[in-house]
Amino acid sequence: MNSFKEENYLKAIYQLGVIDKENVVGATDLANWLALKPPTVLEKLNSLVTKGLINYNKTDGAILTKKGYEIAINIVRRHRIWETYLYRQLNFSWSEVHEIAEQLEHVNSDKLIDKIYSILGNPEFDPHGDPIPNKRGVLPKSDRRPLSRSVKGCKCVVLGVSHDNEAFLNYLSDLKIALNDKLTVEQIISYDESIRLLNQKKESIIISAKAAEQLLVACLKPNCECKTAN
Amino acid sequence: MNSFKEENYLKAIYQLGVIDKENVVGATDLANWLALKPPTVLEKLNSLVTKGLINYNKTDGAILTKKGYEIAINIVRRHRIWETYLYRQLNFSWSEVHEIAEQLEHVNSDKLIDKIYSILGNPEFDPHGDPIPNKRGVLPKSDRRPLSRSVKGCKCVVLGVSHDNEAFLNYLSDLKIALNDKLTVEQIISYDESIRLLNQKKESIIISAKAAEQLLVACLKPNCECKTAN
DNA sequence: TTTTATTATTAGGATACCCTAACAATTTGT
DNA sequence: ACAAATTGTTAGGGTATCCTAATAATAAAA
Repeated sequence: MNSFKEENYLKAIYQLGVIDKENVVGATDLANWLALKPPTVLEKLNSLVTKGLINYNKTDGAILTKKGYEIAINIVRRHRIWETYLYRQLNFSWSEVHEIAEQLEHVNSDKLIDKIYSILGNPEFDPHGDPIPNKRGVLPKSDRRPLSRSVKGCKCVVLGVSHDNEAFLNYLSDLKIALNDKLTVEQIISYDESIRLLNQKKESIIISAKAAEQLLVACLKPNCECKTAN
Repeated sequence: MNSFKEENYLKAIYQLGVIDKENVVGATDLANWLALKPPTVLEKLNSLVTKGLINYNKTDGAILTKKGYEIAINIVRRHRIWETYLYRQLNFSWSEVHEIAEQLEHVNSDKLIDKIYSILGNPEFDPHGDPIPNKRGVLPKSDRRPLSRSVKGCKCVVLGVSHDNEAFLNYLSDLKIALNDKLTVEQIISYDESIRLLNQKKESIIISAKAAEQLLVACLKPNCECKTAN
């Protein structure tokens, strides 16, 4: 909890690095992201360099070292696990979970995180569909993603569910959705974010937004728009 | 989460005030309690005075104002609710809960606390038998206490349970313990902290440590040692 | 290519927290 | 009552964060 600030810097560097894959993470970007001024950020960046948590220079910007990455990915992990816990176990809405998780992610207890992660059934994605790194900091394979992150027209294959849950598996079998089924997204109903699908027998299936978050798929078309849309 | 330090000072002033009812809460006491040096504490005390959260002078020491008390009791409330949640819902042991609750108590979300408090069934005491202030900061009536806080020989009357829980009520009826029963503590079994009681019919009852925490009683003897022992 | 706009960086200052050293004020014990 | 021990306070520093203002370095645009 003392490393609050430091953790937030490392997380920000990680996040900006992911968003801006080609671009460098500069001091000004970070300052805007963290609602601080460039000199403040620069000062901290220098101290992070001294601690061996990042490398920094004008041309490449800030890049996490192995040590810095491990801290950053762990904060991301905690954040996404708490978001999932708040959403699924404590009935918070999507819009509420982020702010509370911003605080909870800094609570330093591996045992606590392990416990709630296990209660949730070791999910691979949080309620927003973002991947949850495992304990070793490894993200679930990236072309595997929740169905909820689809665009209209996408043809995809069912690869699994985001976490263990018998009720959900029963729901799927009621909808006649099984592993390796190939589905086409016919319509995304904006009212409640539910999705209308077509299965291989050309049958129409409507799946709820909640279920779509838990159902993991992969696009079948090589250049599917889903990849660029998310 | 920014008021981390401030919250800890106010909590400490509250706690030392409770422990040392007749004595003043001096700068040195606080420094020892918080593992800081007196000048550091004094500096902060002055700032708390400026903010109107405490009154302070050499002879009376630090005394919380209404505003300061409200913050302090709220932190105590959060701490005890989290301890209870960690113990009961996440299966942490007594010895583990305190340290984690020290961090969680500073997470600022009334909705989160309300939620877990309600999931727990609005308990009046935490796993250590400490009273949980209600939302308005009022502590449960103090002569009502968990049976677990008894000394050998104590004669007491059953007043209720610390929180709603059907399984527990069934357990009590199995043991033939009912509201307003008068019980005598015959023995506290040090091995597992379970308690051997005698009811009015001179029947011997053994109650587990866990149940003893949830069963609320009041001493019948005016000068019962329970009061001074806790 | 030169002017303009955008970063990066340095200088200097403010506040929050913590500390040691030195001294003042109070108790305490005898 | 008076020396000894225990607080309370002031003075003076140190580090971490954060800021504004000014300057250097770069990139973008005309």
